[in-house]
Amino acid sequence: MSAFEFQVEQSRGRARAGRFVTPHGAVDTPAFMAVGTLATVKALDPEDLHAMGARMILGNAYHLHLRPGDELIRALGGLHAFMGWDGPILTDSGGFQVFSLEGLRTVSEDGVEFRSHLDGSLHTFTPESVMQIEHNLGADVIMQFDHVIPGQSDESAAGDASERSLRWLERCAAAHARLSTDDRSPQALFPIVQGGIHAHLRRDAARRITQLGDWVGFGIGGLSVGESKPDMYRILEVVDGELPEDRPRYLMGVGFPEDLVEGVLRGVDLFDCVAPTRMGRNGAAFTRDGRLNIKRAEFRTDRRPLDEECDCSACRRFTRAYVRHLFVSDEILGLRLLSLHNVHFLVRLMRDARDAIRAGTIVAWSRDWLARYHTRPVTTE
RNA sequence: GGUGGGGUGGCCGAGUGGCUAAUGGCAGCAGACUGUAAAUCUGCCGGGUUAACGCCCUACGAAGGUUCGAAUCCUUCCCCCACCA
Repeated sequence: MSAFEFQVEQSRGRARAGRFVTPHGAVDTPAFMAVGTLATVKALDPEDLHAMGARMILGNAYHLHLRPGDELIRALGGLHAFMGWDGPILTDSGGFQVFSLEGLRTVSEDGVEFRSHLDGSLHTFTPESVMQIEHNLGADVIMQFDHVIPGQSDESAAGDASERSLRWLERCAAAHARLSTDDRSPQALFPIVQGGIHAHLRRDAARRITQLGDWVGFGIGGLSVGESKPDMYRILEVVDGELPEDRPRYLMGVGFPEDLVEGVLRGVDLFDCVAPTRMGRNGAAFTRDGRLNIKRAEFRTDRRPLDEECDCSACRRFTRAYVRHLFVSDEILGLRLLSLHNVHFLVRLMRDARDAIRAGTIVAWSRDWLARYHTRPVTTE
């Protein structure tokens, strides 16, 4: 019997409601995973996450390797014990940092040399070393080391990065197999489909990855990195058609509420994004009608909660006027409340989508949802 | 009473003849953020008018003066601070 299972319980069109079982518990899908890069979902306590129904969260191999060190985390019992989170964890490999820390790194066939953003020291990441790091961290799902490039990259660059990611996948798989012989909690290695906004590259990558092994699940990477939304949605449809239907698909780094809904409609089961926490720290709150900048003067006397339809602990207790005051006064509770609310918003959004899939109303539900949600900041007037 | 220092846009604070509607910072007003180098970054920020360029008005304690031209130089006055009587 495998430590990992995925069951599609119901599907409507491409949208699926499922259940992903990991050694640290099950995740009902579609689901949003909060990002906890440095072994913490910024401003939130694991108890907050549990209370709002978040089931799976992320960590990051690059960041945790640099600080505090994956060896230390391993010595302290692994990432779950270290950060006090007993639910499923997924670690990203550092592939995204190849993109986000462009300028601090050089890519070669062997791997990537990073100039540490902390102290300038040199660190070499290879598929093998990344597997060792992720093994030390001990997450349930570990992502392959991949090569992420900007979304608008041309076919040649996207093809090169995709090919390199494929070669690195084989090395990751071999290293993972070598490392998985001890009696520790099993880990599932997810491959990542790359290929930019070029349909045939994506199709080719998905097919070759699928032939390369019997994967527990699949990452879809290289999206939400500067390409247009239509391109992103189009590529999702291409990839959806190529991946086995009985495995979870994880759309990496996405996203905004509207992108989650669009992703669900295109067969995505798992999402993650820094948006709810980062935007929360920067004063933006998701609401059913769209994004709201709580620092705006118009909310100075607003007695309503952030979102009148939200049942999160921030919305149950505090007014916009109060949260605005916290932000204007640089009080840390403000960051915390908006982070809490935003993560809750996405977790619940996926729960609602799941219910709609099971009820067979996902098409109408998503149409109504998208029609009401504004992608521009909302104001009262 | 004497000596010295100082009064700059909502606040703090640069600027000592033209490039100054006036550096910075704060406050204020808006915007951005998608596998987190982010509690970060960007724009606006005297008034009027303009879609914008621009144009007009007001402005560096007050009044007068020198000068083609003054926040910057001179005179007088007002106020603040320090020290001495």
